[in-house]
Amino acid sequence: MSDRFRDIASLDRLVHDPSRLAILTVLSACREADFTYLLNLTGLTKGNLSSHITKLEENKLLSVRKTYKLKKPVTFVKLTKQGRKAIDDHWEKLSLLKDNKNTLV
Amino acid sequence: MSDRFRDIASLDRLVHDPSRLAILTVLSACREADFTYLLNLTGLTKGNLSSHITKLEENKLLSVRKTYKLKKPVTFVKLTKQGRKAIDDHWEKLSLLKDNKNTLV
DNA sequence: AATTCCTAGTTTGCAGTACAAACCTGATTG
DNA sequence: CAATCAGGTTTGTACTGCAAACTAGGAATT
Repeated sequence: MSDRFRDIASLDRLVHDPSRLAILTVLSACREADFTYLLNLTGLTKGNLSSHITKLEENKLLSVRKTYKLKKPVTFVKLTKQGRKAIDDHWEKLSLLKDNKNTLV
Repeated sequence: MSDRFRDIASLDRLVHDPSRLAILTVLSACREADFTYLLNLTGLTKGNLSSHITKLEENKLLSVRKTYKLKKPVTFVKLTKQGRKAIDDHWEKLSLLKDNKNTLV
């Protein structure tokens, strides 16, 4: 028997959480993104986006680069190698779990 | 433009949470399941399983029937119609989101 | 018949988290 | 120079997920 349901129950909440899944998924489709862009695409509030970015950075799934553009602060964010693997693997895992979800035991 | 990233960010945590996703997915593959069976398949602790079941019941995604078998208490759990729709729709949504995840904007 | 153990759960306490509101900082505008 | 705006960060709170402790009844043990 496979442990498919245990696999579901043990999905990593750091990646699986809806807000962070959205952020990581945006980033997986582009080289890097700035704060405002992420804000628009994900629909999160600034506060939430900020804290999720911080959390993902602390866990080394993404890196942050702060700079200025036209005298305004801009925060660029991109996946680390580890982060790219995490999000790719996560979607892959979800896909496999979906395919098998109806097979009991 | 589609709101695919917003759709990810707004996934319902009641269903999306790993523990509950596992419980609901087991139940979607069988008519009903008892507590011990769910315990084995999901690998959750009794306390967590109990509180997740309570929460899902409060939200009408599943129904609980308590009875006795050989003088021992047995708790049977099954999806409500609403619960079945919720878990089916959730996996379907994840599947669609996965397919489109690389398409930006 | 008292004590311990097992099964089948529920309740409790705590630590962590997600969220929005409030706040901050520097540039721009009236 | 006061107000506003852009681009974020910090704070406060309410929730929640988890494991440990507890409950209840039957079975086995002494």
